[in-house]
Amino acid sequence: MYSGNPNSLNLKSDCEGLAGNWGSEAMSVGQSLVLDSEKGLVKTLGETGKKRCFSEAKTVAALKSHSEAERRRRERINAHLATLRGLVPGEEKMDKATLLAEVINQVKQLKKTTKQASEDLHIPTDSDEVKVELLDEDAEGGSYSFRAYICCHYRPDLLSDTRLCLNVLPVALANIEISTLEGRVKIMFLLTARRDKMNDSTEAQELIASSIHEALSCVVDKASASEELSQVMLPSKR
Amino acid sequence: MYSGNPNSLNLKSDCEGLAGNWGSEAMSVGQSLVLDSEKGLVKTLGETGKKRCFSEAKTVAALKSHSEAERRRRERINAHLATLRGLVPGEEKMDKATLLAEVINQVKQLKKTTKQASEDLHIPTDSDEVKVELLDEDAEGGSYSFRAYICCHYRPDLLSDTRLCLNVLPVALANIEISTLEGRVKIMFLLTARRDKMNDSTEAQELIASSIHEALSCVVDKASASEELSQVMLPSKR
DNA sequence: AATCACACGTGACTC
DNA sequence: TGAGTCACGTGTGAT
Repeated sequence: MYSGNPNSLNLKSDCEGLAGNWGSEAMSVGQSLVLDSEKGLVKTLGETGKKRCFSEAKTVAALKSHSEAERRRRERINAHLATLRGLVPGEEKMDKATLLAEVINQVKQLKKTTKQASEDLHIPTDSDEVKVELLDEDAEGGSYSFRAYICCHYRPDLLSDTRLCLNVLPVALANIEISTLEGRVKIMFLLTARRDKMNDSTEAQELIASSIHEALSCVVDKASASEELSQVMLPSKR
Repeated sequence: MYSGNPNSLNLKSDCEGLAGNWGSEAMSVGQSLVLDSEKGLVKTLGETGKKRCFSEAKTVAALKSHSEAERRRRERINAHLATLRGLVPGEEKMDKATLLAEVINQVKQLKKTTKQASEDLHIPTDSDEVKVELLDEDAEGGSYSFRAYICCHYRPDLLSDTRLCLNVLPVALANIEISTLEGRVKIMFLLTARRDKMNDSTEAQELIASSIHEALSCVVDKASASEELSQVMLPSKR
């Protein structure tokens, strides 16, 4: 806890009012500022010590309200900082700068995650889509992964057609997610490929990605009007 | 741009060193601090003006390095603040406090969204689950929604059983999402109910929610070893 | 002893 | 002009 005395003021108590800009080269006369530790104000005026300082009280009041305003501002900022401390995973004790850096990472990570999740499975769109991307997030182990999805009208042999096409590629199906809405279907595939000396290059990975894209496009382009699944799961209005 | 003179120093140039804590009630002698506007230092010592100030240069250097360190700290913090300004949606010009408040909202919102999305469809878990919740987010129109999901082993008649159960309830199936992994399946339902004088009460909504839960639990509890879908989509290792 | 991090009061600037 | 924001230098406790 800070132990300073918040009621002590550093006062500019000369009679020049607020016009004096000490600290800059404009002040050439022997002005001096006196800091009073207690209740009385000690004045050391440069030359005219006898002049009536009528605006002294005004200056004191202005300075006081100023410092109080600044104090409130700091309190507001620190309150927000404290709230952020509670929102980031780390410990309670954290540098202000480190905390902000942590918040930045958190926001970036969350944004990436939500963006990913929103296109992950969402509802199917009205237009046919095929997308394939290399997942770089877990570039550790002996394999790498692709995330792909297609969006098209549902037809009964869509799934088996898709499997057929993917079987000819050197990838394994790790996970699949299906979402349907009003006769349309969106299927997300998580595909993994073993990393070895033959394919551990950017070119090889991009080749596989484009192969996946081509295979899936092939499936999507085979249009069909069948809506068997949607008939089962999404009957007409009751 | 700040136009103050960064080279002006407020120096405590009496020979008491750094021990004096002016501003607190501990200082009772007539000490005073003098601010020098230019290069020379003006000393107004309380009582011993003749004492040699041998450590003056040291003090100046220490103070200088101190202020420089503080300056670096401020720059670090402000750099992070600037980064955050680029991450929040609002305009570039923003109060420091307002910016932090905005960041807090952003983080909270993103956290809620990702939490929702992660339990939305994710991969199926190893244990059977049934969950139903009332969606309060869009409490506007003439209807309200439930989000429900089940997680269990897949069996061929799981979907039709589920539809059968839900059909007896006064809800419409707005969307369904299915994800499968290794023979297990997770199905998410978005269910809507018309809002009318009969059910526009918390009790009625909770009654519907518990009815949905019971119906889905009934389906999940009907265990089966069949894995037809996973045989189609997730063959054994190639 | 030297460094770090924080809170404070203050001058400049803006509305 | 008065209220608010910012950067700065400084006092102070902790490490």
